[in-house]
Amino acid sequence: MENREQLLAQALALFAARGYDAVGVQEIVAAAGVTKPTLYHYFGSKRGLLEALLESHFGPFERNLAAAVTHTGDLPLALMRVTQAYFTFAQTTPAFYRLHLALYMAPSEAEARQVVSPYYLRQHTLLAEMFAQATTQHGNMRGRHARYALALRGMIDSYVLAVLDGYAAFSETLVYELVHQFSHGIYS
Amino acid sequence: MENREQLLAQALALFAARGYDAVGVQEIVAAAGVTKPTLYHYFGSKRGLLEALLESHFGPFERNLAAAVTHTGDLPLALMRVTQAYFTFAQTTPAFYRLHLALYMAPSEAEARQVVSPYYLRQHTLLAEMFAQATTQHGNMRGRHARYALALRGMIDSYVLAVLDGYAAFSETLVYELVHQFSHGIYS
DNA sequence: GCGTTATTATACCATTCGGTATAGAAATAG
DNA sequence: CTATTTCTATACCGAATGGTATAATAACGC
Repeated sequence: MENREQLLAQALALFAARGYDAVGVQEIVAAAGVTKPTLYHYFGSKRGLLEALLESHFGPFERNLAAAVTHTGDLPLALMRVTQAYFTFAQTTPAFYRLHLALYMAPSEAEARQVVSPYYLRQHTLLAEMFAQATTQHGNMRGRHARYALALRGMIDSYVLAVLDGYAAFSETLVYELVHQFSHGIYS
Repeated sequence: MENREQLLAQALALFAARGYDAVGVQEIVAAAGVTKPTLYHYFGSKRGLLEALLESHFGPFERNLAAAVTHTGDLPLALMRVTQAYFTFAQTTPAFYRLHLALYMAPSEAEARQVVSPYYLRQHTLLAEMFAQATTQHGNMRGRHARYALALRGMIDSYVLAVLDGYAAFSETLVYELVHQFSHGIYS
């Protein structure tokens, strides 16, 4: 089982560095110190390897996210939890965050995109439901859940990418500022 | 010169549909109805083709954007102009918008990313300067120009992607709602 | 007319692509 | 100990990769 994890780890590093399509299986197995049949034994195909990679990281994260969006009547608090969850995720495994961003922005016909799509959709649904539950407190939100989820995710990814590119650093302050900006706009 | 434009058009369609790395030059020249030496005559390399493609679309757009950010003492108006400029761009050439999103989110070591990076940086600078000029009117913005530019771009791309994926439609209303949300947050 | 340059096709290059058939180890079950 | 299953290596597959040497053709200035 150790070879399996080596393959996942090296595949993540290579995919994140140069992209899914640009990295060949030969390069992955060489980095992992094994040969091709080993990879095909565990994952069946290059795509299967990608799917396993996504599941291993997104699986646990989605459970975190599901806990973070749990509404307790305090939307501002939930927003902080959610944003913090994404930031922690990106900080813990920056390579994976980069990879999944690249995969999601990839063309819809690209095979890599089809693999991430379900994960993104589930997360979007979780976020939208958080806003939907807040409707009780903020009646004027009605019908805007999806757009709010969209904008929040867009801001988070935009901020995270800036950090990954070295233009900023992760901090509690950054989380607060993002949430504050999202909540009250730029004129306050 | 007609072959040159055919190559650019077909390359855009293919890159946008399946990704830069996944599309071979053979496929491009076949779609354009020419052969490989023609492509290499005009562009020198696959990367050169990508560079020409980006310049041909981003060049004109950056001039539009530069006009849109021109500050006239009315930041809300400038925000509307900027957002509208991006939406119009995405609506006019959706394939190119998809492609450039994919390229920018690609890993920094990926050759495709290096080609888009300068364009994205210039656009970010233009946006940040717009917010900087608004400091006169809104003193509390000081030091936040970069983050505002980041968040605005993130929201725009997030919205545009949703439209390109068929979850929404371009409209004046959508532009207004985006700008309003960006300006005043979700509690208004 | 001529010489020059720009443009294009045929045919080819070495390398790499994702994937596999065969078979040898290694672990496990009985 | 044997039988079976799991795992891994050698060696290979056809197809496609980005790119090019050679040469024919077309367009051009003169």
